[in-house]
Amino acid sequence: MTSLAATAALIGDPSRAAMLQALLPGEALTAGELARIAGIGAPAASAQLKALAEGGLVAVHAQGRHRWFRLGGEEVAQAIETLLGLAARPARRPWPHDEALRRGRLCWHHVAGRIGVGLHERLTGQGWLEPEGGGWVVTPRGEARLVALDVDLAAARRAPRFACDCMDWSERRPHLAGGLGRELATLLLRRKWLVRIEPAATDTLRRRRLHPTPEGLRALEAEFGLAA
Amino acid sequence: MTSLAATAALIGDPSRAAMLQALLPGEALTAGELARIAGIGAPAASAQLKALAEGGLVAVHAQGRHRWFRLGGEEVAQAIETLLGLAARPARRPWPHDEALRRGRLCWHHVAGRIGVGLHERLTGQGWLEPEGGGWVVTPRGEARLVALDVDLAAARRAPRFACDCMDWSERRPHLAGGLGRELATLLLRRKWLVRIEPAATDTLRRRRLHPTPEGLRALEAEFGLAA
DNA sequence: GCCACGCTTCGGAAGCGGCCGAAGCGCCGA
DNA sequence: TCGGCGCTTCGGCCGCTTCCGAAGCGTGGC
Repeated sequence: MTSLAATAALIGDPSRAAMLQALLPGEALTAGELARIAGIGAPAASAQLKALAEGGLVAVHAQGRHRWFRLGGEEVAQAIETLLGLAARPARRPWPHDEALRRGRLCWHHVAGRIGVGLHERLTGQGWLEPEGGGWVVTPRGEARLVALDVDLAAARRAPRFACDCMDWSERRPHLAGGLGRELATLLLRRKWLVRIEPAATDTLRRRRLHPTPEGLRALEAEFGLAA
Repeated sequence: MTSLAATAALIGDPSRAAMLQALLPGEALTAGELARIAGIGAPAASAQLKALAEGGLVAVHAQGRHRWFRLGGEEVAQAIETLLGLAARPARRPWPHDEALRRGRLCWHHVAGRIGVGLHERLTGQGWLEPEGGGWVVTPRGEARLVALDVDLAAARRAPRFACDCMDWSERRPHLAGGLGRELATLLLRRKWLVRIEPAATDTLRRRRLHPTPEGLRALEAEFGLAA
């Protein structure tokens, strides 16, 4: 009953790893052959093979003056295969995000995720906002709609930046940031069109998701033309 | 594209292994939590986590002054699970032998495996041999049968030991050794009741198996009462 | 009975890797 | 704006592991 670290360390040495890979097809090899494969001398190979045998990674059978080594079983081959798969992956992986987190979350007080980029797209595409100086300003039509929704535009204008883009790391498109983004998020949460979901037990990152309520889905479609 | 050894070595350190096991459920933990779990200081933990991240075994996400770490994906968890399974096994495993090798093989010129111990059982159980001085001698009835089979008893008697037991390492019961054992094997091969099978490509240990021919199966049953 | 061969054990040297303490950087709250 | 906090980098020490050469042991062949 050895530990995870001890077992992995057995595979983690270049010489031993070369031996194990040579044994992966299932055939037995002698200590001398394995030494040659690993590129080390007979004494070193003997010590390494002893360690592998004590760890159960290889099985040994003495026959005359030869000692035959083979993998310690199906599970050993499987473990090595799995590790080879890991080793072959591109090293750097993007932070994996679960589906609920992709749908909606808070990003520095504004709505991010699919809902956030959807809002951004509708607000700009329907002429509520127009670009100016790297950010956005509200059009007369947009102001009327936002005021009707009870968005506190005065509070939004007191922020350092009124409205600007924030690249969404899960959608790779921008969502709305700045004071307007914060006020929009505040509104959606106050009206309970979106609710915070506590991280579940099966959860990964301890971030709350933003989940649309049934009423919220209807409202988002009615007010912004945002499809579910 | 790192190597098998490098990947395994990442898991092979006790501190890193403790961190990975803590991350196994899938939840994200901060660098500080992982340091406490691994029982090391913050600097050491930082270095270890950096190595794990560069190897793709964990993913990192900075949030405020915390850094959240989680496993680098499904495959990583799978690899660790597999290694844990390996680690939980009893360390020493017996040399695994394939079925064909268990059935029949040559052991120092005599027949070993299930066929060998079966022969031993029939020869002694049917009164062809009787014990004497730690070995076996032929009974009159046995001698008649063996001579009828064309076994060269004179040659068998010229051997240092006429008939004795040899513990069979796959069956854990004795098969027949000594001069009689050798002569019996010679007979069975000469009559092609058993044939040598060359090791196949999928083979493990490079030993030839002994395989009964259809005719051999009938003869072994008829002459010795040996069931297939 | 001797030598050749395969493998192991022993002893010593070198290198790698992990750990800590001190210092530095960035984020957060007052 | 300042201090606390989490985390990182740097420098240095220590221990473990790996390797080789020399010698020893058992097997197999002459």
